Amino acid sequence: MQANLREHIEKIISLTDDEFAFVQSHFVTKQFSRHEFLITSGEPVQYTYFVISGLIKLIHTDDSAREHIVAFAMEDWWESDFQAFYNGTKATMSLQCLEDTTVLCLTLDAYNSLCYGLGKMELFFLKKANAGHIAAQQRILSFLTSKAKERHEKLLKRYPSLFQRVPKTQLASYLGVSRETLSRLSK
Amino acid sequence: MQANLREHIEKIISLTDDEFAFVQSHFVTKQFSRHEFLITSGEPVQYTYFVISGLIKLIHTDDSAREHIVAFAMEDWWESDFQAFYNGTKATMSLQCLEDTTVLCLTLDAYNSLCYGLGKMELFFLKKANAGHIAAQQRILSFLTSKAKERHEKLLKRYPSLFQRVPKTQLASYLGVSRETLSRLSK
DNA sequence: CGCGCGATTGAGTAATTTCAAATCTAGTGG
DNA sequence: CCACTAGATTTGAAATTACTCAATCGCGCG
Repeated sequence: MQANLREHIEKIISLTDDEFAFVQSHFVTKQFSRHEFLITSGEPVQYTYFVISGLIKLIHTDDSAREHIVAFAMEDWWESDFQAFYNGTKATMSLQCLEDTTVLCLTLDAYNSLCYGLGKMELFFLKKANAGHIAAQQRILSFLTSKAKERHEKLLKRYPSLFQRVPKTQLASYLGVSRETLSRLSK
Repeated sequence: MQANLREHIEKIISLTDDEFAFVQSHFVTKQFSRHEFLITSGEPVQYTYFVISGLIKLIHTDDSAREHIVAFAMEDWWESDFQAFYNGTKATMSLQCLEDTTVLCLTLDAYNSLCYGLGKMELFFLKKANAGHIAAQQRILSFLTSKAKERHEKLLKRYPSLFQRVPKTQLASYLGVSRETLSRLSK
C-alpha cells in the first residue's frame, strides 16, 4: 500500500494542478529503514512527516527507561512531536520506524510559506489537528470505559493490519498492559 | 476569576480594536446554572463554547449508564463535542455545568464567517486545536506511565483549584478510578 | 431533629503486574 | 538438512492494585 498526497489532501479541499505542484514543492522525500529514528527525544524537531509507506511509532521513554507508545502512524497519516515542532523546542518523544518507511518531510518554514501562499491549506491542517484531537480523546475514553481485554478487541477490530505488522510487545505498550497480560488476553 | 476573550486571543495573534469588535460580533453570551446541560448526547451540537466563568465537564455515558469525564473546562478554555460540531452530526458526549457558568457561544456558521473575514483567526483556532491534541496526548501518556496514585498527584499539582471546586466523585471519574480508590489514595 | 449527599472504611474478589522459566520461531552458518 | 542463536511469546505463581458491595460517618439545610 502506498499513500498519495494529492488524493489525501483533496479529501478535504480541492486543488488545481498548479496548486498541487506548489504544495508538493514544499516537501522533501526521505527513506528510513526499520529501527531508524526520525525524531530523537532531546533533539530539535525539524519536520512534520506524512507517511507514504511503512509504519512508525511515536514513543515516550519514562524515568525507568520504559518505552510507551503514544501513537502508531501508517500510510496516509501525519506524525511528529507536534508540541516541539510548532514551538521550536526539543523533542520529548521519539519517532522510530517499525518497518522500512518512506515519508514526506515538511519543515516549519515550509509549512508557514505553504499556508501563506495557499490559504486553504490552513483549513486542511486545522482539520487534521482536530482529527488528531478527537482521535486522542477517543483513546482516553477507551482507557476510562474499558478493561484491557476490551481495548484489545476494539483495536483488533479497528486496525486488524496492525496485528500482522507489529510485534505483540509493541501492541501491549500501546494498549497500556504488560506483554504477558496481552498474551493471556489473546485467548 | 473571569476570562477575557481579547486577552486570550492576543496571546496568539494581535488584534486592532476594529478587528476585535468584528470577532466579538460573532459570539453570543449565555448563562447556565449548576447541573444544566450545554450539550446533550444524541442531540445536534449548535455551538463551540468559550468559558468566561464557571466550570463544566465533558462526559461520555457508556452502555452501563456509567458516566466518564473526558475533560473539564474552566475559565479561558474552549470546549464542545468537536467531532459533532465540525461535522454537523449528533453529539456522542454531553457537556454539563459543575458550577453556574457564563460562556461565549460560536455557531459553525459564525465560525466560518469569522475565519473568512479575518484570516488570522484561522491560525488562532489551529493553535487551539493543536493544543487540544497535545493535551490529550499528555493525558494518554499519564495512563500509560502512571498508576492511579501518581495520576492523582500530578493532577493535584497541575490543577490544585479543581480539588476545591469539584466533588471527589467527579475527579475519580476523570482519573479513571472508583471513588473509593481515590479516597484511599488521598492519604 | 432528621434527611440527603458526599466521603470514608472494611472485607472479599477480580484484574493485572512482576519475575522467572519454558517454548517457540526465523534466520544463520556449517 | 541440521544445529544454534537471538528475539519474541507463552506460562506459572506470588504479590500488588483496584474494584465492588455494604456499612458508616460527617455535614449542611430545611
